[in-house]
Amino acid sequence: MSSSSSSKALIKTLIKNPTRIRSKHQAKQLHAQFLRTQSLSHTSASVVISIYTNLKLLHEALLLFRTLESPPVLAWKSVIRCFTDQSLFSHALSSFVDMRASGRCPDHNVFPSVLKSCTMMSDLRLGESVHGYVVRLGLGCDLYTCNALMNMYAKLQGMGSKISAGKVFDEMPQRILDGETMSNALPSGIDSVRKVFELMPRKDVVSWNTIIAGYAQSGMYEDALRMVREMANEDIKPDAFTLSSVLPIFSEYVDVKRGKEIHGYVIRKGIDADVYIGSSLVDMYAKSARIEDSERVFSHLLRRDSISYNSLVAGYVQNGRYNEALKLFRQMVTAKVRPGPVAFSSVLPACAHLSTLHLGKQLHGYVLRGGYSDNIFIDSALVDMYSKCGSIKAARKIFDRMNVHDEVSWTAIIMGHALHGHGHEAVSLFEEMKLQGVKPNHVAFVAVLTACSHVGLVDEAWGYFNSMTEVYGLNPELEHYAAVADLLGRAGKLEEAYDFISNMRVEPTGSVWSTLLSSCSVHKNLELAEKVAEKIFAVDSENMGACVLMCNMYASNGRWKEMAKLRLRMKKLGMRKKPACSWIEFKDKTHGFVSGDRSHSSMERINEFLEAVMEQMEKEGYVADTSGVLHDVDEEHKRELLFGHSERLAVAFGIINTEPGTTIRVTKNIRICRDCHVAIKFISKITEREIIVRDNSRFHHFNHGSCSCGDYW
DNA sequence: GTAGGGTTAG
Repeated sequence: MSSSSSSKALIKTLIKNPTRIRSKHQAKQLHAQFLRTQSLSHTSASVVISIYTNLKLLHEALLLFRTLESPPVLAWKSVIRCFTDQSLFSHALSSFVDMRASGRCPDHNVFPSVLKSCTMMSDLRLGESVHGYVVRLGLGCDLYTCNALMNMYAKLQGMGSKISAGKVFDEMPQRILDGETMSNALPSGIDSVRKVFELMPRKDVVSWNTIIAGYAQSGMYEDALRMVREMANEDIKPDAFTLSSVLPIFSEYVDVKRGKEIHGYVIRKGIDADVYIGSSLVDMYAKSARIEDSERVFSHLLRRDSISYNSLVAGYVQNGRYNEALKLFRQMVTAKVRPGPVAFSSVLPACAHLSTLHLGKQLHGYVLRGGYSDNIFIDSALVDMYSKCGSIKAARKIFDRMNVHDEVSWTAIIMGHALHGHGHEAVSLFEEMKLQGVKPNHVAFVAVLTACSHVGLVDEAWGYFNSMTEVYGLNPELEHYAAVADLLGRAGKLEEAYDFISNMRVEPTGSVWSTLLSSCSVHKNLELAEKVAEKIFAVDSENMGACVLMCNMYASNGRWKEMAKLRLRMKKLGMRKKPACSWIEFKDKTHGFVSGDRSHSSMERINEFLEAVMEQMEKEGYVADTSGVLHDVDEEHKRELLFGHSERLAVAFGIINTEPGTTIRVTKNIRICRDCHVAIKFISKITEREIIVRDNSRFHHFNHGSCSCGDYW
């Protein structure tokens, strides 16, 4: 008796305070009490449903919901909110449609969820009609609904259907639009955001944050910053959301000064350990080349998610610290933080730069297992990684399997073929890209010009270079001039290259002149080389590459006096020749060889091999070309020096440690030496191996005694 | 109802 009346009392108090129910157990008890003490009315069932959904107990809520013949608004609203909470957006939307079909009229509580679902489903058309409905219900002033509307228009920019985006505003009484004329131009997403914002009678910090994020993500940085100032004028204080929208703007502007001001503000507000702020700060410092500051911010984070890690990984890559990037990626995996898809597109370029095929392959495996295939960012990075790691075939396979190609993936494969000496293939891919309606950008032109340069397609290159301005309205930048200058130089048109560089519309840098200098060296034109070197030293008096090249040229011309003078100058400036080194991967480890260094544990076997193969080479007609040896020593000594060249040591190491027929992949930090190029051709023939050498400008595929570059390099 | 990191060049 008394138990029944006390439970009725309990139900009453609980219904008045549904938030007091905090556990699944309590909710189920209440549900049971209802069933025991009275038949469950539609109203009380709705209350129980809303309690279930507040606890995110979707399953329980749905079981009860489905017993109702004509669910009241509260029941509908609860279920729709819960679907949205659980990311079941299409269910949320179809429930909303069903609710309207059943004749129930939604109230303001439900629209934020519905609009979020439209946003997440990228369904702008439905979202717009919901907007119209909101206006007709007179709910166009609801704070939460308007915030959700702004978010939707901001996120779904460029999703098409711009026509109806204007419609909603057309339906409003003209005076609400504040006399503003609806121009014939259809409003873009951000215009819709602005209009919703302006019509809001009351705005809170979320409203400001939403429009600021909208401007920031549309690249309208100044508008975003203006809004931050305006919000401060309205006495609304920027919070973590505001600032993590603003910081990326300063990354983009490479404005550490203002970034640091925010950093200070954030510390004073005690929100510097926020993960969002943290990753924005890491990124901001990294983009401003202050990677140590990025590391410091990262180390102070209390919690690190995959994005915090990836901000620093990406930062390392942007600053050329590839090994550290890989190390941190491993730390992330060890810390059981699951890398998201973005992490792969950040870390793969590190493998590409380091030419570490085995790591790249491991990452590729990870991508496949993680189900991240079909991501255009990752696929483009994979194409690039495989081609930079020497496997153009694997790169092409991935490229061909991609469903869509954008200018980045096209550029990656074009550059890949260019670097592997397939200039004609690269050019025809470039044409194919244009045929498919993908507009080449600056980088694509760098790629196609590089392709032309590596195979000597002078006329084609001129055509492309001119089409940049004439057809695509792109101003040639330093890289394009450099590529053309390089092309002319390689083709032996040294004077033409000299004039071209002298008349560039961009101030030539030391590196542009340097490519010509190395062409002068290849084509043995000392006179022009001296003129070019002067140009280089005028802008960069400590250009070591130029010093070394000039020393080489003086040496090979027997101009020992000039050479000595230059040597002395290098010594005075404290310049030391960068040692030539080559790497090869073996058993998942990288083995490095420095020219003339005999410290590797396999050196004895390497020498044995080289001596044996040398004997065979000489029988087949190899004559050492000692002209490239800079040192002023006798012929015999010169030959010994060539013998110890790093690329030769690495190739030998690869051959003696692998099964017959295995492809040998070697990476060298500077250009491959002329004599080694000849020698490795012989070695490929004698040992019947494919040998791939990546030097600092391209790949050489040696096979059956010849090289893919056709000796044009 | 609001926020952060990514691919192609040299």
